[in-house]
Amino acid sequence: MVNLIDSAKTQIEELLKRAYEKAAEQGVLPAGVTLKGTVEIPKDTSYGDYASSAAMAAAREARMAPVKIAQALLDNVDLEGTYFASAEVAGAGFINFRLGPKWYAQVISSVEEEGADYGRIDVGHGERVMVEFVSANPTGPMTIGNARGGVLGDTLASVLDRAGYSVSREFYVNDAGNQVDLFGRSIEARYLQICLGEDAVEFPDNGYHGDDIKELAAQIHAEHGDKYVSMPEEQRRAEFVSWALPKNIERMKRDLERYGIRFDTWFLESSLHESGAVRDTVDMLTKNGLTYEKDGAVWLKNTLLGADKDEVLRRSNGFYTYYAVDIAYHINKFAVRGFDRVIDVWGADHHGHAIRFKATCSAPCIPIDSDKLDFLIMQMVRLVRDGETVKVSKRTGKALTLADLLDEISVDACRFFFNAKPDTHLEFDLGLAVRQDSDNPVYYVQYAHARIASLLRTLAQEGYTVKPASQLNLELLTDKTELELIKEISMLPEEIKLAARDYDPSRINRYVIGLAAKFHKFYNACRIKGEAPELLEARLKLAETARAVIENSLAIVGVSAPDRM
RNA sequence: GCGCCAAUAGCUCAGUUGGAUAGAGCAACUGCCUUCUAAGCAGUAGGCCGGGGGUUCGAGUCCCUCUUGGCGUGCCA
Repeated sequence: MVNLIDSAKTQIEELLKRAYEKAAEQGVLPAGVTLKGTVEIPKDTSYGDYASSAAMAAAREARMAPVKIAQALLDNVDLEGTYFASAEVAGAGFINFRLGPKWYAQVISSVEEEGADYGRIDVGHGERVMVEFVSANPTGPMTIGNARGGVLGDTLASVLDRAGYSVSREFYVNDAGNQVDLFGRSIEARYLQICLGEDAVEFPDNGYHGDDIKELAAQIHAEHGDKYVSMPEEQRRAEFVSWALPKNIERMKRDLERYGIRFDTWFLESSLHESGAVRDTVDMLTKNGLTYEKDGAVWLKNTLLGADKDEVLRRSNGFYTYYAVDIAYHINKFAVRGFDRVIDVWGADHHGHAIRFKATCSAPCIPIDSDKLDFLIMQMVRLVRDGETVKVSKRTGKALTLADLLDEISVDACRFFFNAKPDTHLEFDLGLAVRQDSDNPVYYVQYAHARIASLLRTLAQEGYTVKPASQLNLELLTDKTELELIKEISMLPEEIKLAARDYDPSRINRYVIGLAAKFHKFYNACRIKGEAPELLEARLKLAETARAVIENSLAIVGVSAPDRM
């Protein structure tokens, strides 16, 4: 639970605060100025390990040149007993601090103490968070379109878990409504085509053209023959749906499991209809004067709540719209099940809905704190093959399924690849994907892990095992690459903090690539085998520490950490 | 029309919530394995950060505007 980055930063802030007070007492600096400015990690390490901009930020208020303020502060800073070995004034008034051996040794010790929990922090304080993601229509198999949301949602949930939230993963199953009705009609049409011939039955407008529908129909026919031809169509469709839907849901579960994703809850939309929650929600909105009737439909006065348009809640045919159901569903998440925070992971094609829906949730009569409802909107994945965009549509049946994708690419590569920054478009080159071997950065990271594992095996044969930090002289680790590696190791808790704050799990990808790079540099610069025992053991410890943190980080992304490659 | 997201090296993308000389990977070129995994490392080359204004000690980052691209604006979900 130790964030050594935060510790170092607050230490600097306190050091400077005390220094300012001392300087003010001496009359070197004007009294009564509160230090602002930030402590940062400079990009260029020649500027030290941490830099404070406090002197520049105080320049205006103190009516002094930044460099002079910085110098006055530095003159009064006492580094005795701190993490820092030295400090200096540089540039326009930065105060740069350099870490000392004590800090580096402590990083290694804390990884050892915390083990698999290293990186775990507590910014969440056990707050109950639901991450709802994928939630693909069960009318067909999961597609590549779901691949990105699956990884982002799952990884975000992992990040939040490590940030101290109590996380629940949820899949919302649209097992009611229009799409399902259409699903039933599509199977029915394919079934009747088998029984009566292709031309005897017209395929419904907007029906699902995929082969999976044909397969379902063929299965029904194989098992039951023409039995359903004479059945009333309403009953026939109902039977087809209640047979096929669970089948599809099981298939999605299998595909997701293979993808390394397991949900805590599969929430059925139909349960909201059966319990009367949807009807009650619309009635409640009506009682509160938020609805009106037009053309036989019930509308929500969403413009009144700040949205750009009103929404239909109940269609003129008596069916509730997804919008009404969504309100009931989110009331269920917050008020019924008591989640403190809800994050919906949606594709960019739903961002308009997200904005309007948030406006709806701000209605006083709806028991939802709309500030606690967040959306992770991810931009679309553009599929490219031979330099051309591939059109994907479930309806027309041209979709490439998740299962197909995983047949071609390893789960590791797939998960790593799709864990990209949510708000940028992702280009997925199918041709490239097939031959994504060593080009994929995931292998760069895994290679580092395997390399260390191999190193540990080799040295174990010579009788060297990894000792506890307390028995080692870690201050022997003074090479630049060693110190850089340790600094990178220390960053994991900070990365988790930022990834959780920004809902950006892709930070972990970038972090672990950086960590692997720092290890490879160290490995090339410093030998371990054959060195004097004391140095050898310190370096071995460092390598093992790096390995553990790589493993930790990859676990967040759901990627394996192989011992051999 | 209005709304959301984006635009950074030839390509794919970073840029730590405004900091010092804008960074990686791929592709190109040059080196490094009789010693711990070369799926690696070191180096060279590659940039009006889409254009134009503004805010301040300081802008790739914040504000305005324009251009380009993606998505949305259904009694579909």
